[in-house]
Amino acid sequence: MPELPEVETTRRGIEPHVLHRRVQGLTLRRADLRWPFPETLQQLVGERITAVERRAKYLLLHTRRGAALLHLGMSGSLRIVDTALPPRLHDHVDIVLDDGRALRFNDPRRFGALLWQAAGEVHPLLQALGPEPLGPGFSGEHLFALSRGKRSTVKVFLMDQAVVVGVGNIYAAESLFRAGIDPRREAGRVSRVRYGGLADAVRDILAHAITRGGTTLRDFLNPQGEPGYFEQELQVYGREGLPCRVCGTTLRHVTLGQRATVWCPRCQR
DNA sequence: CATCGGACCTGTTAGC
DNA sequence: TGCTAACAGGTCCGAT
Repeated sequence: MPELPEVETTRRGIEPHVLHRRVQGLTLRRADLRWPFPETLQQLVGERITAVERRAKYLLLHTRRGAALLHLGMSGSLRIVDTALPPRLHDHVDIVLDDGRALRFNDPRRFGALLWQAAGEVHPLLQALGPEPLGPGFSGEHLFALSRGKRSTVKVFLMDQAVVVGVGNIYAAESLFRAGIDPRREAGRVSRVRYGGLADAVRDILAHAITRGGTTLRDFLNPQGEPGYFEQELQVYGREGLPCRVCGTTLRHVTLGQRATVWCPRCQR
């Protein structure tokens, strides 16, 4: 479900409700999601949440002793609920707060994660990540430098979280369309100038999608239960066989890196 | 090393 | 209407 804009929308949605609250308890209705919940996660209980951070597609609930590290996987979502509200199917975890409410983690496919990062440490999962696309470390020059000699396609390259974080299947397709680059093109054979355009496209599209509350295709809702509105602005994702909104050419489909890819054969070269 | 494919799961939808 | 197969927003890990 969530790429960077949806995770950031989730972060903004929960922050006012969990920041400065004390964690009163942890309800684990199963032993694992993608990985087992670690024993160390119990350190969260009794601590006050001092910051709610997003890094890549991870969320971190910081406390004095460390941080709860969450990933929503493909189908995860967070809601703020009254503790008395009975859990629904796939409501696997409650982080119970000191105001009678809880942060409730639902994840049907269970590709998500809930782990613990000790204070002063960086969790191994966060160590090999590339720069934030909306931060200062991301640029066309960065993409150009990392792509030299790369034989994989530019779309697979752009979705590599070691290159730049947060860009998943939707926003990779949309960014390449905006930049006019054929997603099948070899990453090492895209020019410096065109990577400049691609970096601009990634930044603009992600920032704009955040203002729209993310993309809701089937089930993404923010913590208040509202959908995102960027879906209405998608140019290529999910539009295989439909006319390009710019030139009218029928959009084509190809599978790259085992992911559905749609592009305009006229606008993207 | 870089690259590729499989694996992890359930729910929804397209197709017969 | 019912059954089955394909596909879905992610990403780790092992094989090549």
